[in-house]
Amino acid sequence: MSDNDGGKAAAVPHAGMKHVPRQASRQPSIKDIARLARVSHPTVSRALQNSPLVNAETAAKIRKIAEDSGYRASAVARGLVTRHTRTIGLVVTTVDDPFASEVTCGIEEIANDHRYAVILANSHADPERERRVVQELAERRVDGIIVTSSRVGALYLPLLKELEVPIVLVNDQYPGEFVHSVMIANRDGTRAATEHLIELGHRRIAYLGDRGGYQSDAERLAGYKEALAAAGIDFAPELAAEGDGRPEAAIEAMDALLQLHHSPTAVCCYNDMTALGAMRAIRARGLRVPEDVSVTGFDDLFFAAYLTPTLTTVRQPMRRMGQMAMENLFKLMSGQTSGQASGQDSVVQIKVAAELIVRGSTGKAQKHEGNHA
Amino acid sequence: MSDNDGGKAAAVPHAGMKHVPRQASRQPSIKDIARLARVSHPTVSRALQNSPLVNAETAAKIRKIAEDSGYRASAVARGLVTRHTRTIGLVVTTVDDPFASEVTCGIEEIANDHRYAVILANSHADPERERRVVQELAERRVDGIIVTSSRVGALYLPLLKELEVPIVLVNDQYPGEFVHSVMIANRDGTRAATEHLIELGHRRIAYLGDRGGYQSDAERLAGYKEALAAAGIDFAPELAAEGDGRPEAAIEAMDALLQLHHSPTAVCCYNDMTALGAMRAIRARGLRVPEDVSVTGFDDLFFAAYLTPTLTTVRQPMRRMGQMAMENLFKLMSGQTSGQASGQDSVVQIKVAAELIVRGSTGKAQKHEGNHA
DNA sequence: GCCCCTGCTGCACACGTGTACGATAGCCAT
DNA sequence: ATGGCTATCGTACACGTGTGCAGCAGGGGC
Repeated sequence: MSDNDGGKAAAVPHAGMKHVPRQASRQPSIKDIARLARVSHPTVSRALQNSPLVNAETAAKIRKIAEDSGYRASAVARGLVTRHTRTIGLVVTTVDDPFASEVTCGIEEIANDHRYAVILANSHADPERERRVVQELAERRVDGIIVTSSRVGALYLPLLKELEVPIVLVNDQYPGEFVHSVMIANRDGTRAATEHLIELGHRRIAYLGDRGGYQSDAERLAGYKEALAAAGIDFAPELAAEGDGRPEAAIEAMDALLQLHHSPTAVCCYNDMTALGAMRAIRARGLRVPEDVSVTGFDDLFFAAYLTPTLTTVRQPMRRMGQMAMENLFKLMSGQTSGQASGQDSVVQIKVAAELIVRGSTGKAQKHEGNHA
Repeated sequence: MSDNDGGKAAAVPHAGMKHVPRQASRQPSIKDIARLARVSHPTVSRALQNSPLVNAETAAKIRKIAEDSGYRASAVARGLVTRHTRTIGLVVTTVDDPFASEVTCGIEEIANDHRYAVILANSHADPERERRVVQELAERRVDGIIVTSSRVGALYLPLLKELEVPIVLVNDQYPGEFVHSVMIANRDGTRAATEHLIELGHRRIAYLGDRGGYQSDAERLAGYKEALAAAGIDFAPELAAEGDGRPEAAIEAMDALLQLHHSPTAVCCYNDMTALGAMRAIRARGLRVPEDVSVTGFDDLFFAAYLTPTLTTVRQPMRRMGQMAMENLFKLMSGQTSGQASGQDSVVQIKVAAELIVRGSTGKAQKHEGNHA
């Protein structure tokens, strides 16, 4: 009786609303379909979920009607009752960073396979803003969160309890270890790159880092130092310079290195963007890569193989890392719904191997430069 | 057992003050706050919206309690009643395309300023998939949609009525014009680039396009032809080659051009990625850029200024275009809620000017090559 | 004493969907 | 004829929030 039919068209005497908004045919609801099919709305719901509880031909009829009327069940209403939104939040420093793009791509890929949506948010590497966007994601009741290059890291531990949302970190930049994370083997990477340079005869090797205070920078610097120590080369503090992970700042830093009385014959860069600037600075002084100065990068961004010379770098399987983060998040999410205890410690910290890709930007140290010491 | 025992408490008619289900501490709801503050839940709702309807100190007390208990209003429940989700959908071909990244960045920027969330979806330049993700976005009841490099374009016109969701296109790739779009002046861009080459004395100028069948490729080819015609140079079909917008395919296509009996002294590329491959192919044959062959790109991606030589290209203000698309989407969305008639034709098609950036990859045509004809 | 107005609050909805539970009809075994 | 089972389908919730409207206290004007 109180079917509460949306059919205001029916001449109900009490429809005395002034100015019936006419509402311009808004999206059909499940009740509209139910009315058209002359069934109750739960039957429609079940039919569209392919539930075995509804008669086969009834279900077919309902599906036909739903199809014809362009009905699409509201994910927001469904989310309200099922208590999960099939949505995850992704926090990156900024999307136009090639590293973040690649990771995002891997995440989106896996998420889409499972019909999950991805909400994108930029942190701009600002801890305050990172916290804010994570809160906003929680407000939207995402089922899980992935944060890349987090500046907050371990601070998520309390938040994790408060928000009740699984979180996976990719390349956490906060000193200390978080519960669930996917990280690249930073130290191994730069150690391999530096060893490669040493093997080529270099002794004066600079490290061009990132002044942002990232954990990855500290680890990469450590790997560089390890390789030096293993080869019996003293670490020279004046050869440790700092950019900001972008080419522009790297130009200045590299130029300063080249002005040193005893300038380096090789430079191990924090990442490929930094290497881009370093190479430019080297050329600006009329020097050649790799004949005068060898350069290594980190990441293996797509352009590394297309530079002149091609860039020797440490490959980071960025897309794969995104995929792994998403896969782990799925495990955590399913573990959370099925039972409290299960899946809690199934995945924790994953360390991905870094691979040195030798290309054209590194070469044998010049004799006279080596002796110059 | 079912963890849905929250219903039990509500079913009990006595306003149960004790035996709060405890419920494994799921997110607090507005009713929890109301109980703590000894008010009704609508009062909490109004207090948190800073409604002038609630007493100032009552509101302060409520906000205090909400703050302390870490309460965050559910955006999904709110979305259900208010009928808008403060969320927009963004469809790109693939996020790791630098062009898409930049546009995305501009969109996210503006969206975030207005506290809107962005759902990211990849179309992989597949029309079928593009339609699917747009449908899924509609299912999630996004307030608006932006599609970059759409393969479907004008087909959105009917969908627009069905979905009742404003759509803005960025660089629509479907022949024909859509209602709301932001596009770059493709023809002007390549015309300027080609004129620049002609001015440098080049006569044998190739066009290295994209076989994907994009509208932008057709327009850029047209601009190239226009410049040739204006200079009285016949268009040579064998000089129109095709890649796929990525460096790898461009290498092959460029190599074929260089093997022509009468090979070009300059090449106008569809985009910077194509130029990257073209330059590599040129060098692979022992030729120099720009001394032997001049190269122009399109987009002005971040690496263009860091290549060797630096790349002469047509700048596309990608981030700005993203911002414009988002700004227009906001106008459309507000126009839709406020009234049917308003804002309908406020914004339509915006054409953004392309700017030629002359750098090092273009130079004067060699005399002997010009005479080689 | 009555009325109206203002300031504040609670009641009762509504949003669109999912799901536990009851109801009905048909069928079969007893 | 009775009871029980199966196959369907409808009824009544619930999810968490926003909002129109009624209600209620207090104050001021008559």
